[in-house]
Amino acid sequence: MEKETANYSYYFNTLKQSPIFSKIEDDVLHKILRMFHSKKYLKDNYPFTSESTMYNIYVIISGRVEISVMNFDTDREYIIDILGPGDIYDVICLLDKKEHNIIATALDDMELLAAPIEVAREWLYIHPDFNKALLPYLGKQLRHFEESATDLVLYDTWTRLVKLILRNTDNDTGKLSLINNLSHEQIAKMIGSARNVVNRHIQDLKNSQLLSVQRKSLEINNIHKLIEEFKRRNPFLI
Amino acid sequence: MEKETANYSYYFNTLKQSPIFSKIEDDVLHKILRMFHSKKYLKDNYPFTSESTMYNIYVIISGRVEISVMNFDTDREYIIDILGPGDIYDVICLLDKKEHNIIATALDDMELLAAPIEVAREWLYIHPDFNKALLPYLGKQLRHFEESATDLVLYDTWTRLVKLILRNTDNDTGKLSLINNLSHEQIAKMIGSARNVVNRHIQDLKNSQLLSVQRKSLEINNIHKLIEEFKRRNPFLI
DNA sequence: TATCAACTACCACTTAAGTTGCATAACAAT
DNA sequence: ATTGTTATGCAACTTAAGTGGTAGTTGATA
Repeated sequence: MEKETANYSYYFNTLKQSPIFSKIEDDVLHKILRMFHSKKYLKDNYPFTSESTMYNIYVIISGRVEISVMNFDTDREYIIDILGPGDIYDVICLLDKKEHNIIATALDDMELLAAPIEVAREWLYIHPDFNKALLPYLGKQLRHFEESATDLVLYDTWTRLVKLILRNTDNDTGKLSLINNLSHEQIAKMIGSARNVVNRHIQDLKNSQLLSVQRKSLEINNIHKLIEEFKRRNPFLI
Repeated sequence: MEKETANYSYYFNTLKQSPIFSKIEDDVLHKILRMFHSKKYLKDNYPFTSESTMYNIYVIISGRVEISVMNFDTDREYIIDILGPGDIYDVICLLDKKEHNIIATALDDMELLAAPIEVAREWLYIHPDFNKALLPYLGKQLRHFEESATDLVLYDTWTRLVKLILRNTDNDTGKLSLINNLSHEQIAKMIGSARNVVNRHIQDLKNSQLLSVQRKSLEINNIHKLIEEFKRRNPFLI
């Protein structure tokens, strides 16, 4: 991307807000940004695929992407992650050269940056800043997937649902962040459950006045009471 | 560790076999190895803990460790990984400084090397070889945990069990490698199921002459027939 | 070689959670 | 406004898989 491009400074500033790029020196970040070009996708489109992530790395500027995997025998789907502004994809393909079987769907209209993955692999060695910034992100991803697997084995659907809600509640605003504007079906696919089960639990939470429910949106009424109920069900879980 | 230590060259050669350390130049590897000291643990002991992995990094020389997480409300346990010679622990704690709640149990008598984790963090920057070698290992870990979570959501217990068996069958010898000498209970905890369920499936596989079963050991009779049965149950899964 | 603990096989039983179906409600598009 | 589409609520039903118990085996160890 040329520095003269209309949105260049917009992209630059967005990256400066991102946890991955924020700590990179400006001159290095300029070098990195110059290798990207921008793309736009409308909601419900597929901004990248199992194939494209073999050859390109993407940085999300605005909007969210749902990353999911399918079992085509049972039509079951599992949403493994929802990425938002500042996130990189696919970090796994950056580290090795195998295919990664996923389906990426835009949850909103979105804008992203793409660069050849081979170029990004070089950054790891020629820009120590980039390398240094990426490592904690890898740690975060590792913890995320380990926790997902752990939760599926150790906790029931109610607990997984409430964990999801609590984890995505913005401490400042009290609103749900990344998982807002999702249907019960999508929420079910995130916690490895079924639409109906999620609906049952949400009704229960509504009836106990812990949640306010509107179409495609949840709001916690009283976070302390919700946590209390959570602890009542899982006393040993901190 | 001093170069003159009795087992120094044994450790050095073991590291040279490991996927992580094998591609590191000898002189760098010597520098790294000098920061380690060796420890021995008997089967069923705890070679490291949630606390100790905050301050030390470990490399396994011989024997296996089972890494698990507990739900103390239900007494359910999930074995998230089994590590063997050449593996590093804890890679997550190397990348960030949060605690990692796990229980590590020696499955065999074992020998390992320990070094201060802060020192290992420096290697990432002062030894590009180490950094370069670690990245694919992180990719492997990421894929491992993502696959674990995915399998739990998308596939039933039979499929998860057979995937575990197939994944751990040595292509050369046809024998099970890391998961050998485990009880049904441990196998159940690895696939997020119950001892009884695993037993049922193993009996079925034995009765269809796909497996030979002995106390704490499984052997595949005919891998082609097993894969055939696997495909019959999961036609779309490659 | 006797004792004990751990592992395995095989029951019968329970249940959380998945499945199906449909009616109503909300929203989106024209 | 009308129509079509998607989301939600709710109830009846099914089932995979978990629970609990017991008896028999095996292997370790005293």
